[in-house]
Amino acid sequence: MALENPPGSAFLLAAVGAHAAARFAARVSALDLTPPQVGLLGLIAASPGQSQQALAGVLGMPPSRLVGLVDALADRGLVERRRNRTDRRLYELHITEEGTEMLARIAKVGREHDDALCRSLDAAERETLRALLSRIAADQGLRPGIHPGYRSV
Amino acid sequence: MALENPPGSAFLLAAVGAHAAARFAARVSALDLTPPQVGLLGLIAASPGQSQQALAGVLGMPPSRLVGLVDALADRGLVERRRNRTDRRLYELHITEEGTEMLARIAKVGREHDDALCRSLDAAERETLRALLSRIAADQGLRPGIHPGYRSV
DNA sequence: TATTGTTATACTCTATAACTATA
DNA sequence: TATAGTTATAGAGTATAACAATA
Repeated sequence: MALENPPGSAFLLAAVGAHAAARFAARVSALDLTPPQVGLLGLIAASPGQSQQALAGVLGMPPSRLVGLVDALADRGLVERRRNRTDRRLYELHITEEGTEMLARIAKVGREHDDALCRSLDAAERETLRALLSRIAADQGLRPGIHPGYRSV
Repeated sequence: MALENPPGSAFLLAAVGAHAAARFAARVSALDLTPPQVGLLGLIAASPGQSQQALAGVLGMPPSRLVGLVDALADRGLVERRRNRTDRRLYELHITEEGTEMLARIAKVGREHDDALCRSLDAAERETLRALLSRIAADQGLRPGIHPGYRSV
């Protein structure tokens, strides 16, 4: 650090991004959730019925890692594993009613997090920031709503 | 992920920031360095003669973790441990000539990284992004040039 | 007794690869 | 034999606490 004067956007992005991630992790830990669990829950809600292999592919993580995440969510009744009738090797993952309620709580936490992080910007500036970041994300091949930190493949 | 439509700035920040960090790590690994080592090297160059305890304090990491980082840099001749004359418990850390050369290479890699990441933005947009991020960083108590990801204290 | 630096230990997270059950 | 899911194992990274040298 203290490598440049002024620092390039990339270092600032990494620093502020890490700070944002840490603060979000602290907030969702109050719901007894980790950020990867939150991401997975949202993904299952957005596209229900997918197999674990399919989800692992989308998230770019090994299927073996997904098992533990699904276990944690299923143990708490937030998601459900349903055996596929025609191919009993597959599970279909679905969000439960409790999972949907939890997602609403998460959304609220997310908005509070967003407000706290961006409190020094007015509405127009936040929109400008969002637009610039979206442009970079699209250009860099990041898929909307998918956190690249879970990607190992 | 896929929790909101459109996503708030905070999620985008975390996602783009993680991507930026991963890409930077890949670039400096070509110099056989890790991002924490790079950060420490820059810090030693910026304020030479500090003790390991002092540096650990600035970075917010336990002194025991700093030992390994300094070892790695010292083994490669990039920094030097000099015993303090009057208090032989302390080391004074200094960057070497080779360390300074390495820092120049790192700066070049950093500029390339910055350009690659922000290639979808024009000069004015990059400056806007930098300004908005700097504002957030200052408001959130992030110290310039210090990556909060190394902080555990 | 207090402090600097170091080492030892343990814990968390994750990937790789072996295993099972179904197909 | 191939695939979905699971478990076992091992490795990286890191914090905590014990330790040696110096004050």
